[in-house]
Amino acid sequence: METQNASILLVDDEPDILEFLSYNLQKEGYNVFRASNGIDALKIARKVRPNLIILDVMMPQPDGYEICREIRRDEQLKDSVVAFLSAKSEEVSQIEGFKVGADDFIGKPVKPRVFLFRVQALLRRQNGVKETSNRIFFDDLMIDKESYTVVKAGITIELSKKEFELLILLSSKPGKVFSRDEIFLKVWGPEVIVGERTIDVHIRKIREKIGLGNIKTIKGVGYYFA
Amino acid sequence: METQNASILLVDDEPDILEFLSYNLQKEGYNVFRASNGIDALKIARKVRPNLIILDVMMPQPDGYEICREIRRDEQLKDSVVAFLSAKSEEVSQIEGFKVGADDFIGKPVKPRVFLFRVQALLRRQNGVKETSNRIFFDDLMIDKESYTVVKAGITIELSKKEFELLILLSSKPGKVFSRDEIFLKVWGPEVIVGERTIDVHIRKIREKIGLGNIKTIKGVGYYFA
DNA sequence: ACACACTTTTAATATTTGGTTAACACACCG
DNA sequence: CGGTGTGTTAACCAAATATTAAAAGTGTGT
Repeated sequence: METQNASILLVDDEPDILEFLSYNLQKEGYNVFRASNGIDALKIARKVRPNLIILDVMMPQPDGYEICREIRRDEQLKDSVVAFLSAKSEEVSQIEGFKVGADDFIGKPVKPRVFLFRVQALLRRQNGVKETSNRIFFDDLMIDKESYTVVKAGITIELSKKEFELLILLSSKPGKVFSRDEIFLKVWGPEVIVGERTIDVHIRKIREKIGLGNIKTIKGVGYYFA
Repeated sequence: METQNASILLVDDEPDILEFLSYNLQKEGYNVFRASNGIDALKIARKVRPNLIILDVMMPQPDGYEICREIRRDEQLKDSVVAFLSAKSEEVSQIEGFKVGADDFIGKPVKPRVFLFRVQALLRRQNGVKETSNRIFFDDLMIDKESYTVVKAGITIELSKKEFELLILLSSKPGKVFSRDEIFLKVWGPEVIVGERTIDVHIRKIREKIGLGNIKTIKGVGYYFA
């Protein structure tokens, strides 16, 4: 993968988190730079031009939003990929975050695998030749394929991997009816064989989380996203 | 091109050839599935319903011919486009191949450019026979096969499976009168036996949903779409 | 290595809905 | 008028899906 050797700038005022995240990133072969405040962050960013900048929202002085705004203003940095770190409680902050130009939101506490997965996705985006908008919007619903996140009416909803992949599939062609076979094939792959009810259960969980209206059933045919 | 994103099933017991061909196909953006024996091939084919199936003739157990025969027997697969791969020496085999219902013969060794060209041609054929789009328009009516819905004067109407299949049949040849027997055969299949009134009831439901004008009756003959 | 939390799958049960039927109404034609 | 073919309606039934809870599988942190 091209995403190896990428440089990442981590900005957080809590040394533990900085340590934890950079440990995980370095283990994967990324080139990690750290800053514990906004001033240093910008200074380093301008020097290094990192492929990805990860900002903690809650910081003294210039907080994450401020830094991000500054980055977007800076001619040389404005195309950087910026991700925010934040305690998952604060829903409002996400909207604010996207407003100032964030590319992703990662909720704390972070699990290593999820974190690395997202970083990878973000770097892919940066390299990405084509970018067909990885966010899908439907009235009050936003589905972000890269960050495995769904935001419904401003609040973030966590979906498991399978749930998310299923939702992505359905929402990739709103209106199109996906047969069970098609769903099995595209979400589980050709080899895997699981019981029929498995899909129903996942569908149910998704409906439970994002509401009943979005996924509809046509008996004998399949499911579709509306 | 419509032929992009097509799914192709490659079947060969020689891993090298499989690898070589799928590499070339994937490079062109095709969705490639592989199988190294007939059993797997049929299993995958039934799940995936590939647009094109490429079979090596010389394989242990069920050889290419056997697989092709089975495909032609299978109700769901019999309309697939099937191409054979074979060492070009064996001329006899071609006759056998066309007998079992092959659509094309590709001689080994294959050159990538020739191979891709043929694949393209075969996929065009597959699309050509079918409708160019899965939407059918009639003044203020749109029938969308993909979403099992009908849009009438801008508003979306949901149809059940049978209703939709019936409507698809009638609208596939506007003006043509379909006899009851023909409808039974094409919508219900040859085995299923249901009462005469069943059709009427479905016709009624469709009329109820999309309006009375579109489906007309000719007593003693059948129904047609106007 | 263990316990814990979380996801995925299974299995068993309930519920829904679409397809079918049957009974009857209507229309047309000799 | 009867006869034939179609329209209409409501009720039934079976198949498809929904819903649960519990088991099996996964990864994570201690």
